[in-house]
Amino acid sequence: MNKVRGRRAGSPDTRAQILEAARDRFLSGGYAGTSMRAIAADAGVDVALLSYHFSSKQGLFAAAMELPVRPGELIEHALDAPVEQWPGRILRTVLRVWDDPEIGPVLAQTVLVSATQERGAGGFVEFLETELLGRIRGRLAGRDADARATGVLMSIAGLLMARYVVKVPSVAAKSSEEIVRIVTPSIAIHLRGARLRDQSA
Amino acid sequence: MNKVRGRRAGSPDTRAQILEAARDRFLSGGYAGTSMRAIAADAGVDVALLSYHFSSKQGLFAAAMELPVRPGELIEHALDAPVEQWPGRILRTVLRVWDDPEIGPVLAQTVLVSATQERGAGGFVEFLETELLGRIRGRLAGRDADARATGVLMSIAGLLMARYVVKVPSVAAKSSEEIVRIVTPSIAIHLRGARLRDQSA
DNA sequence: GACTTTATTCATCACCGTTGAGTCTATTGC
DNA sequence: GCAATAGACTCAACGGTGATGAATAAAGTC
Repeated sequence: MNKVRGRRAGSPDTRAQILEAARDRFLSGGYAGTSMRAIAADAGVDVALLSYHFSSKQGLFAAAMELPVRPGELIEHALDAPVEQWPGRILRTVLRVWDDPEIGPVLAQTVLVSATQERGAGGFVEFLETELLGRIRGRLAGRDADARATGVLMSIAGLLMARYVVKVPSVAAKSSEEIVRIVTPSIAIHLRGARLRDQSA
Repeated sequence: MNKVRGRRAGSPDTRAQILEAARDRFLSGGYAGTSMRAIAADAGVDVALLSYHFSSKQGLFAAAMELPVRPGELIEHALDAPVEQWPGRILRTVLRVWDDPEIGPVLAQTVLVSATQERGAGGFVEFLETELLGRIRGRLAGRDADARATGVLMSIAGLLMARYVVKVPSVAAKSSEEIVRIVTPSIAIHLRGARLRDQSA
């Protein structure tokens, strides 16, 4: 802890140090389980500085959990193929991202915080509704597009929930290829016979 | 607030009043969002009394959220039928329970708390693993029993997650019969051609 | 009716997130 | 190259949190 008041000499990136400490703490201890004072101590900084830079604990959490990927774009890319390939492509994309030790835990924590606080940081609900469900529904043609998309959404949500958030042991223990094998039919059955909407519009 | 110290005259069921106040607060404000002091105030009681009766906030939460149903038994009953009927029976059971305004919100809160604290109150993980997955797997015969059961589990988990925990609008808005129609195939496909284990053992 | 057990309050603890005031350094304008 | 300003940082304090131990009063037991 620097005992001297006022701005520090040199231009040390204190902000980055705080973010790093926050990340570690939030990932290992959860949101409620980590105190700003603990983060501040790790970063060698006064607590008040965290509020100064990020204005609140929520703000700090959001900043520390910022993702190196745009999930919406990944989904978009996975859907750039014939419907028949969607299940495999979606699943492999999702698993690759969530199994990444740099990303998966961050997403899992974000989901929890987002579900816990009614107006969640990051808005996981909005992601599911807009980025995932909306995109799938938007590409499908026909009366049953909504039902199909909803089915796909729930299949993916179940995988994520069981494997990464609640961490059911027998699901978390399986290899990603085994998961692909198991979940593929759940998704595929909703897309059977589906036709894509005309893209020329 | 009773100002006089010591045991109260008569034998008022203060414990029950506390539980009622706790239930209301926890359901409307979430776990982190409700303070023991608020509950105590609602119940017209000193905070310390909550710790006395339930030893901790977690203990109070667990006591207040105790369920009027044994989910394990319901699952058991749903599975007492030919495999072909499982999807419909499981889904209708699950939806009936979770759509009940007295039960669903309690379960949703419990899931969240259970996922947030590593050793969760009530142990939702254990429920999924033992009561649900274990029971299904136990009744199925054949090499792929484990994969089948896991597939069923994830389908149900996805439904619960999307509809009741994260509350994705387009999923939560649908009628329960519509949900049944959408999710049934996801579950059925994992059970297609499955055979039950010999029960005579 | 004395004694023990149970239910209750009060005072206090350490910790929490946030805020305002004060202090020092870096940057900008001349 | 110096003065003014803006930015980064600490300190002290606030009200709120869950928990605990001591004091007190009623209920239960013999």
